[in-house]
Amino acid sequence: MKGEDNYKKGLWTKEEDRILLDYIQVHGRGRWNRISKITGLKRYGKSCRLRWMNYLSPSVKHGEFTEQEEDLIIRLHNLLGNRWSLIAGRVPGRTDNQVKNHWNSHLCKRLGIKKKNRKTAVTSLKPHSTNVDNTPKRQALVDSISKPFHDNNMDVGGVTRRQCPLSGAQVSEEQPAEVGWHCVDSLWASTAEHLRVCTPTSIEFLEGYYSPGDAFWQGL
DNA sequence: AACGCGGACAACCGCCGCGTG
DNA sequence: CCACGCGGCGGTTGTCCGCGT
Repeated sequence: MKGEDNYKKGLWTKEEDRILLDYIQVHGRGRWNRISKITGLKRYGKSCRLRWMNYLSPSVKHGEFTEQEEDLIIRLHNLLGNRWSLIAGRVPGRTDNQVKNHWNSHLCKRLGIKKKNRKTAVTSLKPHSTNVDNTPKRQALVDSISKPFHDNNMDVGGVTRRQCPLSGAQVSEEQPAEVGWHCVDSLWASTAEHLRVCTPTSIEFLEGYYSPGDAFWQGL
């Protein structure tokens, strides 16, 4: 590695953040590799993307995880394994990096989960891992969940619109954060009792969301 | 006050899949 | 069909900071 170190690594400065935000305001997201050429920012495109996705994006929620978020993460991890992007996609406002860090530093410890050795950990995240229950029914659940909350977003006139996967209600990013969370709150309001009394299996967790006659279960 | 340690979080690395020419 | 660029993903590492000694 020599010669390509015109690019900076490490923590971002406020000035770099400002340059990146200015660029995105003008050009929008994407084409990250062009940022350094256009703005003179000495950062790799991937670094810019990561900074935006994990920190600068207005849709990213900062601050401590709530008990509801933690509970949701634990259950989704039980279902999906270390597929952090899928889990994060179901925890509005949280990124895969946030979820992963929080899991490794807090939840792992709290649940008394020991980290696997590297080789096991790597294989565990593969889709056909033996570490995860891959029965057809569960796989169908994973596939259905793989359509993340964030993927329901639609950019309409610069305003990102969200559709709650459960209620179908749409909320706008321009609206106060509480509005977006109302959608999530309704999710929890409808399942809070179930969460208290159910066993911790993922199937039962999802059975709380989908009624027995729901089309969701057809073909499973 | 100085030092070491560990926790929390930001950022990087390497791999992979997908779209495009 | 293939090569290439780009973006996404998960594991890992780096950095900062608080706390105990």
